[in-house]
Amino acid sequence: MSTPSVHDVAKSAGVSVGTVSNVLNHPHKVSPSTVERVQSAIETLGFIRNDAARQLRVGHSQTIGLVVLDVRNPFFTDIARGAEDKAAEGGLTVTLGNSDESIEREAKYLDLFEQQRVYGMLISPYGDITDRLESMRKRGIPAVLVDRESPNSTFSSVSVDDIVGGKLAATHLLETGRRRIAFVGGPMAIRQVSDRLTGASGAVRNVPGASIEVIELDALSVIAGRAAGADIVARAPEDRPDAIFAANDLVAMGVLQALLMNGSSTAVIRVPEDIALMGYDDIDFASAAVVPLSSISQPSAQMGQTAVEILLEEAANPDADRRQVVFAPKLVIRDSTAPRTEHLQK
Amino acid sequence: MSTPSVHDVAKSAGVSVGTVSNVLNHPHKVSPSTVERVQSAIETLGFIRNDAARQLRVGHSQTIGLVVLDVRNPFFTDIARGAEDKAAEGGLTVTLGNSDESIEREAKYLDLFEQQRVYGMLISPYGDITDRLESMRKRGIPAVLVDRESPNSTFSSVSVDDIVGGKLAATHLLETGRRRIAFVGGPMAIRQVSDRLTGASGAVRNVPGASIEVIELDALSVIAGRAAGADIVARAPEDRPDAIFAANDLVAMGVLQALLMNGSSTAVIRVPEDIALMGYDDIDFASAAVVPLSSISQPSAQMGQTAVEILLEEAANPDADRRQVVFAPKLVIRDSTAPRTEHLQK
DNA sequence: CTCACTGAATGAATCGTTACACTTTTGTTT
DNA sequence: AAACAAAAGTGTAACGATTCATTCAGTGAG
Repeated sequence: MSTPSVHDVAKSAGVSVGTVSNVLNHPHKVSPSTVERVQSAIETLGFIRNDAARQLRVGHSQTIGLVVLDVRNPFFTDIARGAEDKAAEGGLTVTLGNSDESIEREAKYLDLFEQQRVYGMLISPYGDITDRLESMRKRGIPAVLVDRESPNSTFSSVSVDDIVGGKLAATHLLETGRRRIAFVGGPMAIRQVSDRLTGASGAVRNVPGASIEVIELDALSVIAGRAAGADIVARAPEDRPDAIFAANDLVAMGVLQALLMNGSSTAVIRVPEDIALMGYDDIDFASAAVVPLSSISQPSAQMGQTAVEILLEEAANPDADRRQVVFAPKLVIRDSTAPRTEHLQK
Repeated sequence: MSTPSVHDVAKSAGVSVGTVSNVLNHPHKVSPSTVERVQSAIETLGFIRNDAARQLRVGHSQTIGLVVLDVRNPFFTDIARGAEDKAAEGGLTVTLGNSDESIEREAKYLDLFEQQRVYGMLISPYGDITDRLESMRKRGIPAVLVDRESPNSTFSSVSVDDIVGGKLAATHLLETGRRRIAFVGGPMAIRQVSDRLTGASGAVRNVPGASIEVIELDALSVIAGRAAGADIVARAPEDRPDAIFAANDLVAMGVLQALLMNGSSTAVIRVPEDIALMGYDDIDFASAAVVPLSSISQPSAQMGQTAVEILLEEAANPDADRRQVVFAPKLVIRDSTAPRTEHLQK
């Protein structure tokens, strides 16, 4: 009736429990004929190993905990995919937690994963959790930061240089003739956001006559972007920027929707003719947007893979040097930032 | 150095392990003063309960396993969100598995979740797994089907009537004057896909002179959609359909990209003027597409919530009657299916 | 003063697996 | 044929939390 255990399998195969366990974990230590006998017993009884018991004995689970800022952002699901694939090679599983840019939720997942004695943690941190991660490490749970560098190199990390990315984006806008740039994103507490702004500001400062204004959001979502876009639409035309750099693609898509919405009396704003628009992350949907979106692409799946690789190394050798892997972002040009001249020529 | 256990807490607080456990699980059985003493011991030692040990004793975990067909499809992450929220109310967690429309991966996740002795399963099935689920139920793991009705009501389910949805979509296309509809989707083994086709075919049959052709895909992805779209573009104009009904929004977005791609020599195809396009699921991005996409919306988050509710009931009372909750789909009209006449008038 | 009762606390048994020290079998070498 | 080594298999002690029968102390009734 209830689930059979190793004991039942042992009895049925006429061997000891130790042998059953060996068949499960170290088959090479068991003679081929016994392996087969045990396996057929497992088959007929429908034995399924109790992970909790295994974990209790071994001390940690076969699961890697991954906490991301937003599951709805394809950038993070891509990272998760990469991590999953790499983890599977080592017989590990990845479970995904969504902090949703909330300190409480983030803490909740850290608790949960520590209760589960996960094999290791991958986390794209929101709050300041280095102390917490440090105490987890003391207890044998290594962690690798994702999409964020470790403040003082106490943890390994896999990230993309967001300052360079921001610079890349702004430079491109400036090169296509734009001078009044609006940066839309937030909260600034998220390092990625502030870095992108820093990079963009730097580029703007190098060009005489160029300026950048900041429209701060409380979340990086389509909705928040739409609201910011609506604000811009509501302005007098001469107060509007001629380019918008959104902190990520979701925000950009929201902004885009707002700009193109056929407001009742408002004149239509054209993208890129009136306002150019840049996103960030280069998610799949960016190329399928109303106006295909220029963006900054990041090797998301590869980041996930690399993060797991580092985690595995660190689990095997806790005293290894921490590594900071920084990937380079890439500019992807699409219609939303087509140079003005090109359009005038038409 | 290593993680403290209930024993350490007990010693530090000067009570027995049983009492510590009671503070954790049945605080009302313990005098307030002791509760406080134990809790401060927990605090100072940094005790974190070992979930594996708890699980082993209790027999099952505090986690609900959710297997979806595609994590990258926002429809499913929305369901996951709804499920998570409801589960959290009952102190449960949801872990997400991605079967990715693969029998092997689906089986792998069923194994994994059974090894973990999950509290219950929510699954959007791909292969025929009723036997498997049935044996899990015998062992105390209830399951609720998501987005798919149970073949012979052996399981509770939460779904949307896809036949009605398909009919809604096709009827709308027919009402806007289209007569040669192409259904793009697959694999047909996925019930949702075949149901949507069935509904659409029924609607077409009622209109004299209308026809429907089927372009079968091997996956419901943007990529697969793009390939199908390219095939249509490659046809002679007179062989092209005047409307396309895609089995979901991702496919529709792929098709859309292919249709609008400025092929070298090919004449541009306009949407909706030359070909109207309908998606399914009404994901956030549908409204942000190149041409805002008409679609069929489903109450995804609510589906997740309801599924968890049913699961909790069934866990509490395994012999309760199975319930089949069917939500109604809704037609969402956007530009991609604007009637021809309207456009001709312009 | 004793008995019955209640609330609080105890501690051993238990869950299913794995590791490990140990015994038995098999095979090889002299 | 003896001696030894390697291979195969055994059985039991953990792992850490929860449960539950039991003990204990205190209260009030008779």
